[in-house]
Amino acid sequence: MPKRSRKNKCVQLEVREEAKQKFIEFLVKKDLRITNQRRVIIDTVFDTNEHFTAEQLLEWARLKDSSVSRATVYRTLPLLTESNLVHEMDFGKPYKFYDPNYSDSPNHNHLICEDCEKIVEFDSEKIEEIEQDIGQKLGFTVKSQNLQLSASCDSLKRSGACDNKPCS
Amino acid sequence: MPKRSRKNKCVQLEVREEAKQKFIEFLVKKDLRITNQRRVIIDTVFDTNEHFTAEQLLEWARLKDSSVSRATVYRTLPLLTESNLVHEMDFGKPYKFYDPNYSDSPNHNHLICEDCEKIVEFDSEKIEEIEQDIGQKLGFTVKSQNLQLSASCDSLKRSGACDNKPCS
DNA sequence: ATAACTGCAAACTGTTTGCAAGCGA
DNA sequence: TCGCTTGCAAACAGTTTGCAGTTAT
Repeated sequence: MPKRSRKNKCVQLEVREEAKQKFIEFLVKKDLRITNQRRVIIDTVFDTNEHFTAEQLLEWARLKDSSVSRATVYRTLPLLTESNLVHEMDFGKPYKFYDPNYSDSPNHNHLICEDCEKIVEFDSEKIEEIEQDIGQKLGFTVKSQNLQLSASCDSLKRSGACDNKPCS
Repeated sequence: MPKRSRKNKCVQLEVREEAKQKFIEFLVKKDLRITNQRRVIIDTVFDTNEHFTAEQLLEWARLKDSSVSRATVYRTLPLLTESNLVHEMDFGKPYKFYDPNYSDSPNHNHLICEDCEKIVEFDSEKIEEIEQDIGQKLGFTVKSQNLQLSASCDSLKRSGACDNKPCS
């Protein structure tokens, strides 16, 4: 369905520009300054669909402005997650992953392909129900949920090639 | 329900002894040696219900045998997870948690209390349904699921004290 | 005997931080 | 100007590893 695909891309572009704007407002509200380095980092974060690590973000940002330092990247990431525009994730690797699609759909979860390590996002309303159920039973107020599925790729098994692409 | 509780404890004790035995068989099968330090670590791991960190395991093991070193603990943990008797978990903290109840119920999930860091286990059949659903939709065969809930403690809010105990 | 195992301490990796200089509001 | 921000490098925390001596089989 190529039509839907194009529409999604268009919607995503809007969402991204909106996210940049929201983050700038977030900085202003907190009396923080919009420096050039921060602008470059923001552009880098919201111009990609992909999940990234701190090191990848540094590398990408430096392509746009080589003066961006590791320290600034590490100091900006907590601001991005605090603003709820980016989501921090742990997949059991020694470094963290960051998800720039978070404000688009804050309740999405992730499936990791064991074959190609691709991360695929999905939504399920049922999870939210379960979440509240469990919390009530155990005496907690659930703040956030995180469902990670590890899976093997059906197309790999059939055709010998793993053709999954996240968000495309 | 005290009866059920006592029965559970009894069952758990059996499971634990069985787990120790299984791990020893695992070592033998891999031509690895059953040293005194490993024995102490195994006893420590399977004599607790609690989820622990590497550092906690070291501390507890040293109470039984002060010669156990940090290096040996860190070298034994991968063996324990490889044997599928212990489950490694990531809660977004800078250190990993280990779950000695894994072989007992490999499909349980976890809720972590933001207030006291207690980890509570729970089971939900509904998750397995969702899991298969999602997998089919995306073209994957789901191998394992991992649902983590972050929550705040209701009893803390009410009484000012957090009295949750996992598995008790 | 001999290969696996140990403790120690140094190394490693991802992340954080103190500092003096720089720059946005 | 004021004080938030920056890059740098050193510090930090959890984990891993090289080594020389030890121990299970």
